[in-house]
Amino acid sequence: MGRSSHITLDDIAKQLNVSKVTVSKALRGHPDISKETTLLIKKTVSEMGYTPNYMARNLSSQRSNTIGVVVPKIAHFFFSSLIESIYDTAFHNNYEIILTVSQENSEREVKHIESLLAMRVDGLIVSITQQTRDHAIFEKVKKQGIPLTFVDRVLDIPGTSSITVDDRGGSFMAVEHALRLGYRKIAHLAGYPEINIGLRRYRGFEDAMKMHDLPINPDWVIYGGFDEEAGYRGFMKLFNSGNMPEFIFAVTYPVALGVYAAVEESGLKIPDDIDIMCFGNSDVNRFISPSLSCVNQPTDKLGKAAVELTIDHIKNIDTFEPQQIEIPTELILRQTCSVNSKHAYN
Amino acid sequence: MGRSSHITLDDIAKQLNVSKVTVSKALRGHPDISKETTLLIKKTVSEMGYTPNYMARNLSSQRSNTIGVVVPKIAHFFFSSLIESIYDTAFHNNYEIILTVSQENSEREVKHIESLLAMRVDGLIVSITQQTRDHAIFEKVKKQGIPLTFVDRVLDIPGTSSITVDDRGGSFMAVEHALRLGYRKIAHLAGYPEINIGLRRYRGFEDAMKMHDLPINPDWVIYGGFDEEAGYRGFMKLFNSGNMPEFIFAVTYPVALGVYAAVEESGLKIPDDIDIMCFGNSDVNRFISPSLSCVNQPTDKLGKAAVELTIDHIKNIDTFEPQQIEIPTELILRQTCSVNSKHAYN
DNA sequence: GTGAAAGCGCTAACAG
DNA sequence: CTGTTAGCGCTTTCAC
Repeated sequence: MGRSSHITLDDIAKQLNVSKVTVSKALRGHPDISKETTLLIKKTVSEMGYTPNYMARNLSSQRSNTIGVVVPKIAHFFFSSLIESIYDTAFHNNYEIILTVSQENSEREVKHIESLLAMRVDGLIVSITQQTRDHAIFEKVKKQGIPLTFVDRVLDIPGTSSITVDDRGGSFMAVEHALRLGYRKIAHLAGYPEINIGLRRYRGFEDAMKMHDLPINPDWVIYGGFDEEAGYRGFMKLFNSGNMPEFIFAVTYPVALGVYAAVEESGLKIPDDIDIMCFGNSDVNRFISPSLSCVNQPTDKLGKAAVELTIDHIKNIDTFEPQQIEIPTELILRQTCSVNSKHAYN
Repeated sequence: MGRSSHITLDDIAKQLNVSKVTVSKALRGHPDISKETTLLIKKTVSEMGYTPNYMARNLSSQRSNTIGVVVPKIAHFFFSSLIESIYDTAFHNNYEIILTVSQENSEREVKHIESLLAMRVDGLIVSITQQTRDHAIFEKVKKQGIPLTFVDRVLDIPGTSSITVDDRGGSFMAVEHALRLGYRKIAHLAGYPEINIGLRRYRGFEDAMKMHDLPINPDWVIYGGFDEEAGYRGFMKLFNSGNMPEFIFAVTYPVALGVYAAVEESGLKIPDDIDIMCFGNSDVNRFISPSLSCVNQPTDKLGKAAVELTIDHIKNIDTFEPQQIEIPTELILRQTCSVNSKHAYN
């Protein structure tokens, strides 16, 4: 197979007439070894171009200094920012990240988690797919004693931690804002109710409506997914129903983008004919026209919390108490759903 | 440390009164083992919740079935799509991916590659940072005999493969199109010339200008980076110079988005006052207003080619001939730079 | 301060 | 078809 015979600890030990233990210790800065020896060893190591073998190291030490991550998607602003934050935090804590992508496919999710377990990651950070229903794999993770932290799309499993944004509160703020502007006919493109973010964002919508004593029109709560397609179809359904709302609260920004496309096709205008706001910021919300107001999720905090919590769990495996952390959201107001909208304060 | 004592091959071998070799072989579908035994073993394995230890497996077999990937960024449409494609292709070829993110920082890039080498990946796919100048680490990779494939942002290193899009041809097409519409005063926000995509896209721009016997105004070729910030500052520089072009060719879509923001601030209008087109599609190009025409890079083909080429190299380590593959681009025409633009055919 | 011995969990060669 | 014997390259006791 043309195996490239790597340089090993032994090679450099022989070169220096010391034992490989000495080299190993020196490389890890073990206090056993004298300064001069350590220096000499490090010099030789870099001269000979030695690269330690993590496989061997991990096998021997029974730990990997690695956190496995499973996300449903990455070509999506929320997830790519989240992942960037995860990598960043891990990097600063000297942990490696092994990222896998389930592509919203729960079978693939299971396979990836098995791989990660097989790689003997020290901990796991998971954001589940839209179709994940079966908990079995997560029970397996728990049984193997691997710290597990869910992010954003979470499952309620005892012994695991979770980091979520305050979906319900964020939704509430958004719909509240629309109501204060004077809108009464509010529709919600709601994703899927089985997914926790779908349910929780719906609840926030519901809270706001209740607080204003407004009934919820079931025809105006439309499920169908979290992507552009869902937004497009959702709006078309509203449009064709002959009973249009004044305002749409979209469960994600891709759903909102889908609505933009559909509205354009329908010949209507945002925000005059139909106003909109969504949950989730992205790099483009400010560049689309009209610029899109939204509920912002601080992905940097999410990622940081997820990694730090997982590391905490790893390092204090016997005493760690799982935590459910909720990160607050904030409203970002732009051209849609603003005081300049047609219905404002009427 | 509260180590979770995992179940090993031996455990299940003892349970079944066979040797661990038998179990190992059965699990890998080795033809040595009879069907019944294999079935029995697999049953026991899943009953006992055994997860093979890849560390041990890889150490022993001297291969990892893993490809290391280094990208400069992921919260960017081009890279996140590329990565998705890489994961997808690897998945279908039964390879694992270990992704690392250099954050456009070349020191971090080096560290990540060292980690990947230490993990004994079978091959490496790299898209370099904007500041990568030093080749040393890549020479090290070569020296260790690890197949190396560059994607998009490439380095010319003998013995390595590269997958790029036809930057020059794509740029040429874009600028050509603008010229055909009647534009003559063409500016180019050009990224950095040291980065190959910067240089190549500039060349395409140059080709088109030359073909139409138009001189290139050096004041209208502005370097400064590949992000929104660069686009914003680039446009402001043009705007404040008092000598505005009619058309801007932006080296990336974030640069174009930066221009959109700056144009809005300046009080001008796209495409009437200034028209624009960019290299690189994204999920938002069609949703911004006016929708943004661009040169599309087929990220799915890029990722697929990169992975397949790398695997090919891994499997035929002695005979493999490095390849430089160039993937063609296509023009996507939307509202900017269209026949409806002010200058069209005048 | 340094090193010898043992073993992490698995696979590869070879015997039976 | 099944098992025995040797490692893979490193870290971990525990002597010296």
